[in-house]
Amino acid sequence: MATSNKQLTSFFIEDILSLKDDKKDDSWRSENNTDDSADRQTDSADISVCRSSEDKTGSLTEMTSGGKKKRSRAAFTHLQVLELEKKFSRQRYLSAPERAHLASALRLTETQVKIWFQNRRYKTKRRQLTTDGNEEYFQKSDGTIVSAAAAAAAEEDFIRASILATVYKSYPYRPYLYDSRGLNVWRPAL
DNA sequence: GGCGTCAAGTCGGCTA
DNA sequence: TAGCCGACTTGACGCC
Repeated sequence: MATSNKQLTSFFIEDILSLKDDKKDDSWRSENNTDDSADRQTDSADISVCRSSEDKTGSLTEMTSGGKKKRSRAAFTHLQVLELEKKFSRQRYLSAPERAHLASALRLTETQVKIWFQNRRYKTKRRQLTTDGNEEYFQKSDGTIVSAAAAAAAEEDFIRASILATVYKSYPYRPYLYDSRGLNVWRPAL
């Protein structure tokens, strides 16, 4: 995957991810990162799984004692999610070349990018639907009628992307980490 | 233990 | 027929 003479992309993420010292990066994540992202993250020494197979998505599985395949859940790095979110905030659908480019930039498989976008679209839609109970509609300045839930979802996506973009710009190499596990705060990666 | 989240699996429909 | 999609479901994981 790594190409020595490959042109740098506009994402910069490729450069970031190739930094040797980003091993501290996932200290906020769970220790047993068992997928291919674990391969990218160099501190996976503690990974105790038997990486017996790799499916088409690039995710790794382990074998249980019964010889049964056990699915492992990939945990994307915050930088990967950040770039995916940024892309998603701009466009909800990717063409094949765009997907390939993004996948290589983030060092993910195209399938992982595709699945991420699928899940992200569905997640957004579901969130929208769940807030449709107390549906309110209003007319935008351009005359179009939108639901309050749709507007809220769009606004949330926009805010989220804005925050991520701001953080990304401010801390291109040592971005703050968003601790969604209880603290709900941004904290320095170091 | 229940619950929420999330990546991946499954299934059926659509399109070129 | 392959590839993509939406709409779920499944399984792993963390939090309370």
